[in-house]
Amino acid sequence: MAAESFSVTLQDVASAAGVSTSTASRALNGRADTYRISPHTVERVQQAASKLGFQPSQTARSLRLKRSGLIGVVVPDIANPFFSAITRIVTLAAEAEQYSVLIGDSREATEHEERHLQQFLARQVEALVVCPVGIEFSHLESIQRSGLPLVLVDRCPGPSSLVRVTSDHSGGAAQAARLLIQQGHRHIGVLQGLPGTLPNQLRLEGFRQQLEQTGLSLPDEMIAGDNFTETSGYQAACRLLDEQPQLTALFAFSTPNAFGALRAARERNRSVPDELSIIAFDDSPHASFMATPLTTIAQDIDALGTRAVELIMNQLKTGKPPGRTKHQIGVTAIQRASVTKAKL
Amino acid sequence: MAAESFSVTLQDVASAAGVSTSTASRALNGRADTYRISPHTVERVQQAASKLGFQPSQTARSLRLKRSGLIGVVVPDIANPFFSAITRIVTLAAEAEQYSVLIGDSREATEHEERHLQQFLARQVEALVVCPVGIEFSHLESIQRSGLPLVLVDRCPGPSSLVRVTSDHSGGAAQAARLLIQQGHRHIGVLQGLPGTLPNQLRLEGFRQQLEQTGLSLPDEMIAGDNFTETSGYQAACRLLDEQPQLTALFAFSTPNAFGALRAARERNRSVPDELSIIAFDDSPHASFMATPLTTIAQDIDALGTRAVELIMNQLKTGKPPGRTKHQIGVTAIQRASVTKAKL
DNA sequence: TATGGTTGCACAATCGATTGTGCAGTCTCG
DNA sequence: CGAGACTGCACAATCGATTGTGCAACCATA
Repeated sequence: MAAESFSVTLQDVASAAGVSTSTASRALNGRADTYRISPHTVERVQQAASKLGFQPSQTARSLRLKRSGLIGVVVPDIANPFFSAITRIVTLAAEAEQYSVLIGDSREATEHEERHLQQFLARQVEALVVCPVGIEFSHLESIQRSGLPLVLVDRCPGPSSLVRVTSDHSGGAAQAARLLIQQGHRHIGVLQGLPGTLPNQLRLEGFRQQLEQTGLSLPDEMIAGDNFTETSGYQAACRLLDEQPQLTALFAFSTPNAFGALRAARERNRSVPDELSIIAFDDSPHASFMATPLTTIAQDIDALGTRAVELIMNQLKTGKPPGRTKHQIGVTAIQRASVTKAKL
Repeated sequence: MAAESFSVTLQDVASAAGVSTSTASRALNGRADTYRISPHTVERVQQAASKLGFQPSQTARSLRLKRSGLIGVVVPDIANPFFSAITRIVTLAAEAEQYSVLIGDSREATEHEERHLQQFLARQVEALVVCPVGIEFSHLESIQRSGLPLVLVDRCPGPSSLVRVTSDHSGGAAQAARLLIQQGHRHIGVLQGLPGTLPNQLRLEGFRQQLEQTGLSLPDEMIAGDNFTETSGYQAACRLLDEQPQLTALFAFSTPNAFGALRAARERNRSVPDELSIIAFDDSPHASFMATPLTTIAQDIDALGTRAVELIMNQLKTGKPPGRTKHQIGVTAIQRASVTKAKL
């Protein structure tokens, strides 16, 4: 029958139990033995506490203990299923360890990302999980140098001392290339995402290398698109379809990009996959219910999130940064219907 | 050139500037005028602060000011697009007003919901936005009574003094009924969500009433399902399709439910919509790319989130609870391909 | 009975920032 | 020249919890 837990202080509990705040504190924190508080007193204090509905002020505890019990999470867009899945994994793990989670949405802008991180630092977060916007990393490096546990997920720099978890973008792109080549495709267009980012670059390189190993090439005019959205995918696909008549397949760097391509193809009466094969990086739970179920290169979001959580929790427990900084998670090709043999 | 912002205290700044902490505090908080700090001193303090990279401890400020600058958000599942969309709207608005956001995932369990709320209260949050699990509300009522700004979204109790924002579930279900009836359907099954919750109940009632107004009825054996998941939708659809041969249409209470139904139908070679019409409550961005684009009753997530934010921010600014407690947002039917004329 | 060891708890400092009040020094004016 | 007003800042209390240390009261032992 907790009364208002609002503004019931340790002092109130102590008075109610007829003891000092120090005794009350120790009684409630299981320090009775080490500080020789009698069982009888402990009992009285606990009763008083529960009668008054005492909730210790985390604010005061944080100040005194220098432990905020807070973990910060910053992502470019919470509403994006990829990031909300990562967020969820981190959140559930944090809760299991009695941490609370601060969330920040950077709206794909490094500037906001930095602002959130500053805020979180001022709030004394004990660890940070960041899905960076992916252009600039210096602010993250200075945070890691300060000793605060920090793990990056997804769009990370290549060589770096930053602790980071990413999918095998290059390998995944190579898989996509092999899949298309096996089906006889020779003229393949790429619907890329945000050009400056590493995942984009790695996918591009992995794809190109695989093509070149097979004696094919990826000319610049076969690459279009400027970010991971449906709109970008649509516009890029329009350009490619209109300007490259010999094109028989598209590799979209995100499922939204692929949706855009689907729309563009539909408008042009190019049937998928009969006249145009499409493969997409990233999977979507809906991919299998689509008109032509998408063949995809799926990131293992669960593994990404779980690894990030492990790295963070380990640092939190041992106080030491992990030995390895770069953690790569494999991707898997999911063959559905959007890729078939090229018509010659 | 900020040095480690870690553990640079006001004290350090004050010493560096050769003043007391009180003066430093006032200089940095724009209280120079009211407390007669000379411009020269203010200048020195500010320089010292920026040279040291001073970041005031939010923890200490919170304790002293009794203003945590924190808003708590609790949802049943962050990875669910509906909730992540709401979360995003709230988060962006909070950031705009200089608040930070604590997020909690209740995993569809009132017990966890309560635990998070307790945690958040202990952290002195200044406001709460909760998408409740929807079975129990007493803990929420006691929070509202304590005067803390609280807004519920989605699964709310019917009559209640709780401030809440919900879609017009009953009206939406009635729309669904009219749509199906217009197409000649007479034997319609319902794939319901979590039975105890109000949205579920309201949809059921709205649907039933509309049927009855048309002289039809909704017998219990035409209702199946026990929550909003794909699995529940699948199993419920299996039962209905197997046991009710005269069935020509299904009303799914969620898009995952509808996906389950689609799977069940495919397994049974019942083509959608030719042999089975399906309409779903809730829309999905992917609905239009599906094999048979889903006809849906779409909630206006944006409006729900925005209204919630308005209500919270208003309470935060005026200190007064809103005049109206029940806020209802309209829904819109989106006709695509999954509903057609019933074959008699 | 004096000494020393326990037992059981209270006092007060502390975390870092904010704020009411007090106190020198300077200025003003009759 | 002295009283009062002003200027410019420091002192110390405060928010609520934790913790090192001190100190009575009690017990046992010689």
